[in-house]
Amino acid sequence: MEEQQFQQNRNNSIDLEEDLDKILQFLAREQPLQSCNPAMTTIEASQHYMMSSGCLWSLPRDLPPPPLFSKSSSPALPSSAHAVSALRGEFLEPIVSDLSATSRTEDLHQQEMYLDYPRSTVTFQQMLHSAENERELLSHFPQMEESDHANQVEFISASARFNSPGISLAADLFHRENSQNGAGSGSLLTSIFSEFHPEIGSAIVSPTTNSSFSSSVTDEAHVDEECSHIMASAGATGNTVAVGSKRKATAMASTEDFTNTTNENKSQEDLTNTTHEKKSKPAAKKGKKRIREPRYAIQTRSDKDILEDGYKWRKYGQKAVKNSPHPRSYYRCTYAKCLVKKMVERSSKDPGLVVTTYEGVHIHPSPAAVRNSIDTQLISRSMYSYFPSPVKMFNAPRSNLELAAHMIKGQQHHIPQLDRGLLEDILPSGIRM
DNA sequence: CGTGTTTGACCAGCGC
DNA sequence: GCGCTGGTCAAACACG
Repeated sequence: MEEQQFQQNRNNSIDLEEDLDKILQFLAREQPLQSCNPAMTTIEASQHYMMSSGCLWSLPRDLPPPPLFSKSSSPALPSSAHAVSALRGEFLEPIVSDLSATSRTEDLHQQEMYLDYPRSTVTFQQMLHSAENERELLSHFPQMEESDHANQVEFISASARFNSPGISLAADLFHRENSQNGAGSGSLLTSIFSEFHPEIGSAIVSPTTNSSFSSSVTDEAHVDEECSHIMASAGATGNTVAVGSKRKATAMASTEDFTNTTNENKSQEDLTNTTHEKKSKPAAKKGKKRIREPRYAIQTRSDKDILEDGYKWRKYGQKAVKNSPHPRSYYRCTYAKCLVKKMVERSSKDPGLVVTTYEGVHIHPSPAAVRNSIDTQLISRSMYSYFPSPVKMFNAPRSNLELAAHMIKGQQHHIPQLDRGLLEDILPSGIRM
């Protein structure tokens, strides 16, 4: 029974083992990624590609994010969106259930980007029995095959509303599309490793950059007011929500701080400052204007206040939030010298929503990722081992999307074994058949 | 005893 | 300058 469904699902999805290379080439051609974190494990990398190529979270360090998921933008990359949905269907949907998120992110250029990211509530089980829903869904989007990106946005959104997996449908679309296009020439992996590991990557594929970013993304995309409010308050003492030219100016400083000196310098500073004399801080610190790390919020629906995101946190404060019955909790990463912080609070308007605001960049892989990497290495030739076995490079930038992936991954308790027993591993015991 | 949480005090930034 | 507010500190406490 399970084996049957497993096969059925496989048939309805991209076979990553066979197709991933093609997919990545496809994505590289369509939407080259400018950043990738070499500290990622293979799993993280997979999710990175999956999510970033969906342009939901991709925040390249050196380039503004492409204007995807903005209805005002010219139709762009519908095919990669399909491909990504396919990947997402393969990687995430079986794992994630009942997770909806309206996500707001900011790139290092401080251009705000609001993303309506209604994670579908599709479970793996539902995905297996969704043909009817898909047909119904399709009937509402007769133009889906016209490569209209706005349609894709609507489609995914509607997928959630219909409680139907547009994901596997998108996989089919991608299959058709990809079979027509054939494999591309650029390898995303090659370019990535050329950048971070020249000894691995050979020829650098110079991808064309998408420079058509429009700052009007915010206006067009759906903005969750609550999240916006929280982010605004979160950045009240920093620059993160500044608008206009001032934002531009401060963005550069922020970027520099972020990429170069942040962690070590600040940790030293913190160590010396916090040992004694809380009341009279050293003049050096007093005179310095605090530079905030970039922040970004992830909004999820959950009963639990604390969502597992793969890292260990220590709570260091809690404050009552103005006009909200729910307090805000402050957490700090417990890893030595890692200065990443996060704030967690519930939406005042919708108590079911948990808004987690992250600040900073981890200087270490997540404990969960380390654990997973052990499993990863054991799964030869599985889709998780497509990428070279976990490559670590500390201090590499960690993307926002990766944290989102972590958060989503947190819904699973352990790494699924792909080679066999997929269902047993990825389905919560409650919905197994 | 080590680790993590609670909680009141304190500080810095901002707006008026 | 002053008050408000978000953010942080660190002693006290809880827990395994």
